[in-house]
Amino acid sequence: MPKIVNHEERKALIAKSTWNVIARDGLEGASVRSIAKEANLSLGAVRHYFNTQEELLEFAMGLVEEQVTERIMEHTKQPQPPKQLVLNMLMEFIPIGNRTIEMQVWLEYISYKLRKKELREDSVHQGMLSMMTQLNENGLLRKDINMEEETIHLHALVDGLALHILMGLVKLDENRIRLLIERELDRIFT
Amino acid sequence: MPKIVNHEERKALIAKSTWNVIARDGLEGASVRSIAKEANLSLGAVRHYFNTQEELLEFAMGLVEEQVTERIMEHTKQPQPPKQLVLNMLMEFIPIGNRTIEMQVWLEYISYKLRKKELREDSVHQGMLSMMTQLNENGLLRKDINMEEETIHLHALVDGLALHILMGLVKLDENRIRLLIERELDRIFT
DNA sequence: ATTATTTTAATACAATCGTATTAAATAAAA
DNA sequence: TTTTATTTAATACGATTGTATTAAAATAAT
Repeated sequence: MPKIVNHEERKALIAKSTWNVIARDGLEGASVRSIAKEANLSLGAVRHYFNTQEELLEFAMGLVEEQVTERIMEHTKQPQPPKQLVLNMLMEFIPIGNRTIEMQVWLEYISYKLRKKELREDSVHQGMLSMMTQLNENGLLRKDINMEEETIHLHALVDGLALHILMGLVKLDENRIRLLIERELDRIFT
Repeated sequence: MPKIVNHEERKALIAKSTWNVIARDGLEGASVRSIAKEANLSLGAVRHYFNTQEELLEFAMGLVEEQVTERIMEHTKQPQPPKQLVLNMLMEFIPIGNRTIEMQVWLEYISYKLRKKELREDSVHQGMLSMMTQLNENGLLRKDINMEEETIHLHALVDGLALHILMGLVKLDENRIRLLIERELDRIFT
């Protein structure tokens, strides 16, 4: 008999307001009050959905990983040559347009989990490993390469590129970045 | 006629205490009070050397870049084959041992400057560019490579590796990391 | 229309924050 | 020893913080 409010949607809305606050004022500026203001909600309203600030921040930051993963998986629904598929998936890491805020929050997330010492696993890296394994099992990769090394190499390159683009060091347009990564894929694909 | 206290040394000591606080509690935990406590100084003492919290934080975070640059330049004093020199310099980016804290602070620094929109230049990347140019002028690089692309590629790889090592995703020991980067250098050296 | 339950709003509280002020302590120079 | 500039310590102020409490408002089911 309550006022009908979709719980999950509302939580996501608050989370995305949290992203904006974090991107603007950092984690130290992400007070419950400032987040409520950004979301156009009262302090009590926000607290109704999240019992503590920590719970809110972890939900908001965790949602980034979830959203990125989901977006990457979308590509598998569209039939395309394996190399193009991989390339399209990897391009999802590159912060362009809206995704800039996403990566800013992700950076804060890394720092946050690092000092909480809760950073031993990473679903994205796991996904990268299983993707490479699958490519290998399908005979799409060269036989003379060290799988572990190449996975590390590829992931490092993509994340490093993403970081430098975010920092504004690299001014290449989307297409040249694509070529840069494709060249790396050519090194390991048959 | 004052009590003799080396101003620069004292500021550096406070800065390094700031690093510890940032690595432990993040930028949001880096209050003037907590920094003073970490440095075994009074609140007033810290404020004597830094007029505002912002000034202190920027000094502390900026010192990281300074220190890394200095350490990298040390290698040029020791005569060694060009490729080995470059490799040794690049390895200074990899967070091993004490350098973990350094990179944690650097990450916060990136986020900080990013939201202050003061991140258009980076002395490290500039150094990378000039290093590559110099190698090329000495005829040590292959003629058929795109200099700009290779510089971006190499820097992204090293920083990506550094980030993933910090995150605990990559468990390779120092030697294997060295080999990974060396292999990349072999691709562009004559 | 009444009831039941969720959501919002208002207010309060103790703790901590950055900053400012002022006096005390310190130690080199006179 | 006295003088003097530097450094430290103590304290205070207003603002903001996370959290808690409580009552009001809103609305779907009865």
